[in-house]
Amino acid sequence: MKDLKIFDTYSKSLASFKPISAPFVGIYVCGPTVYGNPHLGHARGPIVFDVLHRFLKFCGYKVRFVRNITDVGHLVNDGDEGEDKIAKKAKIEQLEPMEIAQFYTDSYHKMLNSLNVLPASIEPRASGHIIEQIEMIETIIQNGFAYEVNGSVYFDVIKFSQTNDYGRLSGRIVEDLLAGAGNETRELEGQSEKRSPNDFALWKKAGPEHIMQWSSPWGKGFPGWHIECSAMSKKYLGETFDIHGGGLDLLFPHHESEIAQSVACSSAQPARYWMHHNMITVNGQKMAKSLNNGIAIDEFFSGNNALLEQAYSPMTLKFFVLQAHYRGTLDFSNQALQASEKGLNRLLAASDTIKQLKISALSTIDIDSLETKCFEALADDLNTPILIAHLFELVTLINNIDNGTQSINNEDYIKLESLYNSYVFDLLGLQKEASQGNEKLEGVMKLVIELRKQAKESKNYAVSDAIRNQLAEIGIELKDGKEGTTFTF
RNA sequence: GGUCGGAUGGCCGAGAGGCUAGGCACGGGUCUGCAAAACCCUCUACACCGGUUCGAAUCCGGUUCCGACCUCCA
Repeated sequence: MKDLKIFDTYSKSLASFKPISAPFVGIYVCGPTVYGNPHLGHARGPIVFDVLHRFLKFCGYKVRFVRNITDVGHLVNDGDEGEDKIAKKAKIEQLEPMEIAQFYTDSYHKMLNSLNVLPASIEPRASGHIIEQIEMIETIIQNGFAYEVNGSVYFDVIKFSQTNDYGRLSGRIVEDLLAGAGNETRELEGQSEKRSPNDFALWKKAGPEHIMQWSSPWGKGFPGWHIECSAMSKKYLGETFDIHGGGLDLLFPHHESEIAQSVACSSAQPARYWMHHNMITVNGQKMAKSLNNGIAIDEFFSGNNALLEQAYSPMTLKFFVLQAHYRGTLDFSNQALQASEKGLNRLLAASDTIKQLKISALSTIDIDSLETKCFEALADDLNTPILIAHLFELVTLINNIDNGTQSINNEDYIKLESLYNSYVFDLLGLQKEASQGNEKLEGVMKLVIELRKQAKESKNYAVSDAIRNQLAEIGIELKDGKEGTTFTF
């Protein structure tokens, strides 16, 4: 078996994955800020890194997968004195901040469940790690890379960059950042307190209007934008761990700052490999809360959004995401979603066909080379679209065996079934949608189908067609197949 | 303004110096009382202009257009 290659954003190159201490692998992925309903864009990271998670397990690694929940700390950017995002929403809705965080954490989990994403090994909350964050800030101050002003603590970017290459991850040059060329769009709050405009907050002093605040050596306040990930990844994965993942939009300043904080604290690079997935776009533009073009996940399931022509199932969304490589942008459209829906149905229908295949004395197929191609597709920087292309070759093969164009022997049959199940269900994490019916309805439909069959057999097509048409009117479609009639909603 | 990335057939999307994915739609067929469904087969595209090369969608230069980051963001 060949090794896994992943594109490392830090070195900007394809790198062979070598764990720090095999068979253990530590992964940290930036999770959501729980102050809004998850939209399609929020689904991409979990889906992509879930395939990574599953693939590493498939390769025999023991994976600790950490995905945080940010329930504190990010600043609202509308000029009103840097109020905590969650606290801001709480005021509007007159709810406890933690109530909001809990509500949206739950809805995030619902999304993950519906998408059949494996649970994280640890899902730490920022609010539960204030002490760790404070300790880390203190160490950074002791090491001389941060300073306190009026109850706030800032990271000293200039000092840090004298001995470290701040900006390496995101391809930025400190001098350019300091020059701030052309970027005079907005005065950041607290700018006057900073020694340099690029210094970022590790700890912010809280005014009385801040609902979420904690005691610290510098007074009442709340943690800065980036420190939680540094503190929690260090706590659960160590000073240096294997893979850090997140969205491309977090590259700067979030991940750049994480590196700076970790290095300033421990003199160690936090992650060996950095992976960033690209954005989902709508009409070519990033789907983002601030652009108000996000389509909420539950709107996809209900079809209740002006941009949607119909409802789409969770697996359709997942398959849609997996049909594009994670490092490219993926443009949303109804046509594309509908294509994914039909393709997925064909892919999944093959699992039933496999069960009814006839075993022959000899095989006309080469299952081993297909297996190799599937593995190599994933090993090549998680190339799920190539994997899916190979799986569709497998589907055609299965169907051709079924219709007698090709044949398979017992040994190959076992391999084929295992190949299909491993890649479709275990690695991509697809699943068949639960049937919408219930036992009583199934019984009624069985009866109706039997009556129609009798009508057809006595050539009473007026009756059989009436049954079919009237069922169609209430949204139940009958399909006459070789093995009898089935129905779908 | 700075930095980075992208333009692929009707649509979505891989790939990548010669072997030219895959899905969906279209078309042809099998099946069927009819229809639908299902299944099979088919469909040769890489923004524009130059250059390098025996050969470029793929490399180089230029042009046009689009996007991302630089500010919270998956």
